[in-house]
Amino acid sequence: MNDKTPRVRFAPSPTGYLHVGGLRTALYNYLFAKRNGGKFILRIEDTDRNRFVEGAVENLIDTINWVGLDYDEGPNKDGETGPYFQSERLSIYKKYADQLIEQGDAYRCFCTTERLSALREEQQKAKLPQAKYDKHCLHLSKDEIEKNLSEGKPHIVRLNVKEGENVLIRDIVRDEVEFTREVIDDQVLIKTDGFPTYHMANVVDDYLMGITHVIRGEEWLSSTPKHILLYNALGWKLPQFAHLPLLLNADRSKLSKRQGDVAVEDYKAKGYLKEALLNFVALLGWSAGDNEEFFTIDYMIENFSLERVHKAGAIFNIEKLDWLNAEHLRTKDKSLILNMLKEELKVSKYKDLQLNDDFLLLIIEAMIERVSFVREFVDNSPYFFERPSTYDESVIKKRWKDDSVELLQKYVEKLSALENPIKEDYETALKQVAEEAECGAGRLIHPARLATSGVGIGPGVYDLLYILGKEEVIERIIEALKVIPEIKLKIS
RNA sequence: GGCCCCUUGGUGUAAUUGGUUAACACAUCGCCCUUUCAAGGCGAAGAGUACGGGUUCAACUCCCGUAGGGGUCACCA
Repeated sequence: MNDKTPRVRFAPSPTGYLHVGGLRTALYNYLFAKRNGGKFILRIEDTDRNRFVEGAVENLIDTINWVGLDYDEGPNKDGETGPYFQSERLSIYKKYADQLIEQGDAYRCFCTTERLSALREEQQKAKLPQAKYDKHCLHLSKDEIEKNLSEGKPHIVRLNVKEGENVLIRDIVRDEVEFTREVIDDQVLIKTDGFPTYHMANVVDDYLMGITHVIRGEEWLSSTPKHILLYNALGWKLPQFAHLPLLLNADRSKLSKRQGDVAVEDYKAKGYLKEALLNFVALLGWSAGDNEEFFTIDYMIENFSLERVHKAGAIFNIEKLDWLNAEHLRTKDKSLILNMLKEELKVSKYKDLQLNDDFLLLIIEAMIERVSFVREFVDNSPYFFERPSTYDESVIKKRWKDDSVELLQKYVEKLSALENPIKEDYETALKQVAEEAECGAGRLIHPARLATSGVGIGPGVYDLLYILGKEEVIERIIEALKVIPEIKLKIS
């Protein structure tokens, strides 16, 4: 382990899905590692067996793979510092806990949860500024401890916070933050079941894995003093800390499930590109300082620095994400979009249609500049894949005139005479009809769109007609001519 | 409540280690364009930097206070 090589880690606990806030933490760690030629490690913090969720780890790893944050060491990628599941490192934590007890920096505590909650209640009633463990078990005699142990009394191990000078956190994002020792509780290090708490496992693993920079969410800032005390007690050099601002709901509370989607997989399912998600989440708390907001992953790697990370929390505002998605979509290769479109179609009601690539490519060509999601190709433009079953009444009201039937009939005649029309032919023919009728092209364009698509919005009409093809266009118009006039009559 | 963090338009970010008419983007609104539009172009409105005091020739940038918001106070991470 070279001192010069930064080593960072993303250490999620497998709760069932990857939170977008976690995604950002992972991304910043990843960017920092890549920018500085370091290693990015994934460690699974599964020390709470009560919260075990079936399939959570797999899901987490799948999601990280999907967004493409390749880790150098972690599950399925052995480095020299594994295992990377904390549940597999129990003996390691025990060893250091024993050492701490030996040194007097930790002690066994046999207090029952009943006594603990009673104590807390008491302290609350007494209006003590803060509830803290009363160090009752620190003063147990050697004999008492031996007796308890031989009786097999369940116990935990606590950190022994002694009096002393203030604990100073040097943080890359927040500079210096100081805590007095009175404020630090005798934190539980090892639980009754022998599993370590976050604080213990985190410090031990970060040290053993050679972590040089601890980059994590701000919610950890107030427990960092405990971690520093642990490093000191074990005689270990402190890593650099960087506490990231939180992601917030629109009301500025911590981003939560209740107010929208927080799982990365939700955004994936909605059709967001990973590039857009990463870009968006990166922007929530960081910028390169050059007013640029469209980021590729390479741009981010090249420009990332923890010094430019913001201090204040950022509201997770979907509108900007949608815009970014559209922007990223447009930089995608057409063949990539074709594949995405095919995937979307597979899970749509059009899955049984035999659609060839050339046809889909034409649709992509016509739509790519005006949508934010590939999904919109399917969801918002069914007319590419099926004949209209209804016609938008508000469009009929506004665009269907007395001469629409006649004009469309003439247009059909003109089209029938054409052989293998190209896009321009649809336009020329339409303009000819308009000219002969001495009216504007719009008089024909709107009814033509309505008749062939059923709606009033979509790609350029000529694109639409060309994509549908001559036979289909004629049949759709003839069908529409039978239906629309009746509707018009009914609604006027 | 204790401790800690934060505070630039509605939102996300800028603002040469004090000197700008406080910039950009999203969203909003308007106009233009293709007689569609969700795209594009142009433009408008929107903050005087939470508030109040200092320091300074000069403060969004430094200091103090106040307010508001947030985080944390578990045998959860």
